[in-house]
Amino acid sequence: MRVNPKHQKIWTVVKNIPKGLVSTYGDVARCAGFPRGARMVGVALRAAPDGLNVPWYRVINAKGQISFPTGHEKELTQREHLEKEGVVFSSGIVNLKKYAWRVGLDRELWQM
DNA sequence: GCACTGACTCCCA
DNA sequence: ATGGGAGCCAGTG
Repeated sequence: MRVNPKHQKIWTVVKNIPKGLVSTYGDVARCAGFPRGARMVGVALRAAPDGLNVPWYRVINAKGQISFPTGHEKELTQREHLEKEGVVFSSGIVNLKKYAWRVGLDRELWQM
């Protein structure tokens, strides 16, 4: 299947998350035009090649936590990246009130 | 083509 | 506030 157009759309949205902020799977899915595609975002990010420079680590779940078991290699990498960009973890949890990326989720900025 | 699984979320006890 | 269960959408066997 090579590359899914839906995945590319999601990657585009993720690439637009500003440095130092984070977003959730649900929000990214909404922005990409998939109101109930939270899980698809996970699939898309997993399939994202490194060459695309997709900041997948800026995407966390709705609870403000990393969707990997604590101590897992991926989880560590993700936390590293975020902390380096200024995102503060409190007991493994990010304060979404402060760091969640907000754009007009009503308007479809990414419709192409 | 059916059934299971998962980098999710929402609702309710 | 926390935990368990159902709903959703794609990918994989």
